[in-house]
Amino acid sequence: METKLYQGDCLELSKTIPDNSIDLVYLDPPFFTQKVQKLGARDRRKAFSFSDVWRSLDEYADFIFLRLREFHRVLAATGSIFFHCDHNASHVARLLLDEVFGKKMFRSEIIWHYRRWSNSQRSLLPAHQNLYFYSKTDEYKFREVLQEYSPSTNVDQMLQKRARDEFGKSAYARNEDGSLIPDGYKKGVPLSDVWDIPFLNPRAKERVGYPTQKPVLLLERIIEISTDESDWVLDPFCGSGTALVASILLKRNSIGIDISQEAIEVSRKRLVNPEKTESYLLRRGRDTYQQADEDALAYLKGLDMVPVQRNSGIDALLKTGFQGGPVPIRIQRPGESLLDAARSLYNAAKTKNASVMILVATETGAGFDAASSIPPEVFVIDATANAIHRLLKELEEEKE
Amino acid sequence: METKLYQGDCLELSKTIPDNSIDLVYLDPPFFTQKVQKLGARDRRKAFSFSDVWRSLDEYADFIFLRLREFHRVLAATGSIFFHCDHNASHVARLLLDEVFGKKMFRSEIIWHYRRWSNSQRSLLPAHQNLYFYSKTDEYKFREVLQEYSPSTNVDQMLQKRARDEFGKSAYARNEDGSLIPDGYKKGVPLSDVWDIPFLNPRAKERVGYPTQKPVLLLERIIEISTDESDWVLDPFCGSGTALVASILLKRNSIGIDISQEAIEVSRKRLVNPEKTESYLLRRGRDTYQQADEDALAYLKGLDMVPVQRNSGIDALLKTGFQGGPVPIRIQRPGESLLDAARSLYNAAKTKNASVMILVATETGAGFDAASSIPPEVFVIDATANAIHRLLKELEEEKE
DNA sequence: AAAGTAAATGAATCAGTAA
DNA sequence: GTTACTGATTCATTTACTT
Repeated sequence: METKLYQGDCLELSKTIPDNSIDLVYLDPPFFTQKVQKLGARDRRKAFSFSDVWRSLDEYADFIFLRLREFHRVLAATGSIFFHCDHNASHVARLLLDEVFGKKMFRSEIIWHYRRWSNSQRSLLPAHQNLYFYSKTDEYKFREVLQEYSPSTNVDQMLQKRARDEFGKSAYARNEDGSLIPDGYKKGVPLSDVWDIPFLNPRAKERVGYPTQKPVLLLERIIEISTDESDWVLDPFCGSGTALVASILLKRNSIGIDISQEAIEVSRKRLVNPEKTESYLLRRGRDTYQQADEDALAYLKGLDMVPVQRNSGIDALLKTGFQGGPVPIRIQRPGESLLDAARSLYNAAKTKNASVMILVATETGAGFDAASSIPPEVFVIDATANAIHRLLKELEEEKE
Repeated sequence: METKLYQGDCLELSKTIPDNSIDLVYLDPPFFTQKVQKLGARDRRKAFSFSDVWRSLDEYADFIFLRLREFHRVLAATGSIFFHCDHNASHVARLLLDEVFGKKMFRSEIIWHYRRWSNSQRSLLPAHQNLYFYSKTDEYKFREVLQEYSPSTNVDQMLQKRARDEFGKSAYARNEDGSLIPDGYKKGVPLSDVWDIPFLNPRAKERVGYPTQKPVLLLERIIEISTDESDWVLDPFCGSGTALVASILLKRNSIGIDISQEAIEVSRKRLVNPEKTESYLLRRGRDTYQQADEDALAYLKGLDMVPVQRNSGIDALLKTGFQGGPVPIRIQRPGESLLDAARSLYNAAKTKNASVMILVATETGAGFDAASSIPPEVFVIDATANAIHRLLKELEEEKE
């Protein structure tokens, strides 16, 4: 396996790469932020024409266009290109790719979706970037990647064969007597074009101090669907070298180019020991954080609260707070004693400056008898069902 | 509230709309594709095709450009436009919007993400569409919508204030004694630009046989973030009228235009009873299947009861009964007064030999003040949320 | 009791935004 | 520009649970 690194302009350097020798080009050029000139007021009445816009698209388009032509040349007939950009450049990227590769070679617009911080209140929180996937010809490589079925999928859907009905519509295949024809278990659903991959966190070890660094997992997925082992990957704006790391991990050859000497040095250091951070979130999935179980929260229907996931003692916080402090809420678990629940709540909330903590009692029986040893900050509230039982019990006793 | 429907070319018809009179334009023009759209499952024999007029990109761009200028004119200074398209037209849409509204008026690229079935093996499964959100000026309306915190967010993040330490670094704010300074009120996080909304289930009631029909929830979200009540919404390619339905549900005025007589008729029928059929997925999340009309019964979580289906006064019966008679239960409905709810329960249950009837109070506010006129058989129980509010109110008063 | 593991949670950072 | 504020994530540390 080879990994080559060059410092310089990728336009010049890619000219030294032979025709049809590369299987995948991944490019993540600097984001486009320049202004595009508008048509003058006198042109307003004119019909819109692309040539006008084209002319007004400045050096950025030019810059990319020249390089795309080289990348097209070096790609093998079975090769693909993935163009990474954000909303500033996405339309420019599309136009240029259509121009150089051809409209019909468009394969997918991939949305890389992540969650991120920000206090934006006058706009939606940006939480995605775009990748355009084009192939050089119709003979492009595409390695099938399957994902798990969605949890709401019907078992029949996974098991049954399809056929066409008399109008050409797809339907479950049936025998003459109308019974369904089962099929073997299918392996999963095809990978969708929206990829939920966590943004590389500022604290991640994987970070090498390069601000635009991409997660290795994103690059691995791109390489997996479009290449085979020992194929050649080219990243002409390689930055901190994530594509090269992913290539090494997946046993692909790779060429990285960057204009910045610093980027090359960062990459070179990183390639000595190519690593992928196996963060908890990536390894185990988002669901593992979901510990505030739906079941418990259901008791709080109609309450204006925020569920709390990462704390074993607190299930939710009241949105309004109380006298400047938060109001933590806990639901008694099945089988858990009221006293245990109260202690667990108290311990989790005591450092949070809460003057009122609320415990919702869900278990009938024992009830408030243990009340004496419950900390004074903890107020016990009956769940509706419990309140009903208590009422009936009281009525019963009254009668006696 | 007004809802107007016109059949004709939106270019001509929008010329009759006064300047600055519209608050939101939502447009979902026929997708730019060579394929002819076919009618859905409802009636396969009837051919339903958008006139496949656009033979070249320029022609399509011209068509849209002329209309966008009109939409820009009719928009108020605080108004916004949402342009719905898929990957075939997204770059064209961006260029035209940049041209007509200005590059700086770009607000967001919204990704509508959905899951659906396909057997595509040579490509990624298309699972999103794009919406471009532009405003007419910088004074655009934007109504804050909040979502829940990500599961990986910890309580301290939600609760604690920040400050700068002596080196100017951000840190949690502390008192002199080292204790943390809390911040009780937290509302949630800003809405992101990737919206996970299920594709309209082919079986949903909402479906009226129009191939490109959008979920009402998608349109509701667009209308909510960009308009206030009684604002004007314009949908110049209204199709089956989803934007109009959402406008009615959210108490906005609206104008729908479509070139097809059939679309206008479909819309007109639909507007008679604008109904929102929420899919299973939306109501309860992806992993739970839930019976219909569970909304009220959710308050009774943990109670051993039988739901009552065909009785407007009684929601459930306690399985155990009380002193030989049944125990009917009713949940107070949103907006319903406690007294009304009590009467409705009493009337429904008086012939059922019940000595105890239970009314669950879900609305905060008025409370038990009307208790005097409630029949003695009816016992009012606070829903958990209500009990919590009552407790906090009492604590507040104690302190005074 | 001591040691080793797993889980809980506190601290820190930012191709974030807003005024 | 400059400064203040945000929350998703992950690292580091503490606490809790096993042997």
